[in-house]
Amino acid sequence: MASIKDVAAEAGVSVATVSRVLNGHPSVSEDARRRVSAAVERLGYRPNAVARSLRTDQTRTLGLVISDVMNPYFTELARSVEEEARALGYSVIIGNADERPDLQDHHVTTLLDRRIDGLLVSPTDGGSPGMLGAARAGTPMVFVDRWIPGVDVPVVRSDGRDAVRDLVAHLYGLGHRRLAIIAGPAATTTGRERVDAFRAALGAYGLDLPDAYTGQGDFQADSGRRVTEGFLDLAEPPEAVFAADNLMALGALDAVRARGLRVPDDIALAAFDDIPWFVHTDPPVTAIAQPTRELGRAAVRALIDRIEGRPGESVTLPARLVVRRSCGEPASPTPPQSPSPVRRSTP
Amino acid sequence: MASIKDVAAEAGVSVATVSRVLNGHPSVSEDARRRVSAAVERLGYRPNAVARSLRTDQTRTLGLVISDVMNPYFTELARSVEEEARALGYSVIIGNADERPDLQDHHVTTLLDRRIDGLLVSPTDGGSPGMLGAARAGTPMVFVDRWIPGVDVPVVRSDGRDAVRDLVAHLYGLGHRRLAIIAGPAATTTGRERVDAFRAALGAYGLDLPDAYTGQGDFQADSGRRVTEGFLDLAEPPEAVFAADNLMALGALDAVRARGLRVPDDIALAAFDDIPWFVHTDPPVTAIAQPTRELGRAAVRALIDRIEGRPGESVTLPARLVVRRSCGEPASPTPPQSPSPVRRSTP
DNA sequence: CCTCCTCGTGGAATCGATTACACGGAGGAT
DNA sequence: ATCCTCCGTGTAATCGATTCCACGAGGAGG
Repeated sequence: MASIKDVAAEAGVSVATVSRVLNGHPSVSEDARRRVSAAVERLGYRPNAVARSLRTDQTRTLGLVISDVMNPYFTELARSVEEEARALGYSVIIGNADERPDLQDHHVTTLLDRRIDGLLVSPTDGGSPGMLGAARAGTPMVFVDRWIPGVDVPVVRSDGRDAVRDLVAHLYGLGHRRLAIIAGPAATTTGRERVDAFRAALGAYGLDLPDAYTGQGDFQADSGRRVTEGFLDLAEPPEAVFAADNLMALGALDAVRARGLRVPDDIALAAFDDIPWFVHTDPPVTAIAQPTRELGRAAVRALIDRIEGRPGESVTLPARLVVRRSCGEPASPTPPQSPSPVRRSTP
Repeated sequence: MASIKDVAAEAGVSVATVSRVLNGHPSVSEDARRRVSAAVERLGYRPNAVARSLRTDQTRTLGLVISDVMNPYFTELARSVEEEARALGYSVIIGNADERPDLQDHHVTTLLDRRIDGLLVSPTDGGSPGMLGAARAGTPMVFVDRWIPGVDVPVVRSDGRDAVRDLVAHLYGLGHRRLAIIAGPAATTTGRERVDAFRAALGAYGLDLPDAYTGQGDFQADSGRRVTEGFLDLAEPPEAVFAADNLMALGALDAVRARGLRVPDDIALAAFDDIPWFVHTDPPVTAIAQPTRELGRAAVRALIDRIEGRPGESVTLPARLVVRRSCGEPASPTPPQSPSPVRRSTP
């Protein structure tokens, strides 16, 4: 592969001049510029990004450590992150932690070894040693979706409190009183917050959330299945189940179906995180949608702000309820009987 | 960040010795080894992968350029590729081409600039200039899923011919005679092959595939919707539609539903590529499943073979039909009336 | 005509690793 | 005792870029 020396020789100038042409430095004669461009063209020369990075101490690369790529929510997040980064002249290396702290740490260290300019993380747990170390060492970093309290890093996320309230209103309006939740891991902020928001909303309706109706999941389909089976085995099963992410909702759907029961007739189901497939499931699933693209974009911008020495601010965007059919008959044209307004969308 | 020099100073040895310890070189005294290890520990030193790559001319990184990350098939492929690569000591950088040749080229050049050791591609089109250039320049490369005829690069893919034959047998057995296909882009091998296989299988039953029943899609949901609408507008619409990928099947499902029609009562539907969601759609979709994990693994192994100077062989794995309910009532316990055996799976 | 700037250019140091080569000392063979 | 080997170690070149500094030419101003 041709190097800058070859180009210099071919153009009859020094490597310094070639470098200046490549980087658009002003003080190069028109003549030299043309000769270098021609040589670059002839040799099909492309600068070696590795060498450049070593010298300049920047890779123009961002690391993204994601909890689970197979989760469509994170896939979409990754995609929007890459898009925005590309628009701003950065590449992205994605690491999939698969909800495993050890894998998360593996990716963080690998990324750091590669000297990425900044790190975007949606932490799997309360903070693995490698990640905390990176934050402490001053690596430009931004948390996205999930975060770790007490660590001084900007957070880009969405707030589901209002949407959860809307959901509970919706369920209440449909006559459901025994409401259960499949929670995410307590080690994650999203895991805790969604339970808190749900319990608070329930409280507003004079309902409470017994332990028996709080199932512990891990954001994976299997756990949703397991927890739902537990709910169905109860002497008094819940009338509605709220899954704290889309994969666990899928597992819940399976469990209900495996018993020969129907959603929503036998049990209502709703999920956090809306995904394209929820329109096509049987029945279409009522879900809380995050502004995923905007989240990805905002996270990249915050991170690049940090990298370039600007403050880099935290962003919180509202999520919203998307009503479909999995909680009961869609609201008829007559005024809804739910106490608070609920936004609807067509399936 | 501490460099090898700092470690050398801290341990009271030369950088050469530190490097030797780091790389497990045999001729280092036990004493020196201990001192270096201690210094590494104290300083929290991690070797700079950028500098190492520059010197050794290898990055231990693979590039993966994928047609569309939002397609669950490719997400799973990417995941298995990363897993296998990690097991073999490599990292993976994923580029999402979004079915756009220009984006594909962008990623190929970026990856090459980064001096990745090898490239895994599922080409979007007949061969963008950058990609062909890379192949010609001798970059270790392997095609996965899709490939470009005439380019001398190993291909790891799955063969759907038998499965398509099984599918046609299944449809025929269910009484369907007017069969249509939503094809993928003719520029892709998978786009062409699936149509060919379908037409050949139809021929075996004395059926043919009129132009009106061959819709041109682009592997995206929207095109599936559009083509299906065209089918439904026909004076004599098809009785069954075979979508050449899962996203277009989704679009087809939408289009059918938007007309107030039902699958499979009004029209049967099947898809190439099976994904977890097909179990949960309304109705569960009959699909042709590829051994995606094995494909990813085989592709990585073939690529690393190439990188390390071994031949790197092409691999073709069979796909198989997974029957669900979208083509008609599931086969009753009575012997199936289809002429050839069809493997079934529980939904 | 001399001095001083400006501008374009090249030489060489540098980033952080790896590794060929040289060197000194210990130990074995003669 | 002498010579040869082998072993552990250090010095320095190298990878391919960027960039500081110096230098010469040419123009402007006195």
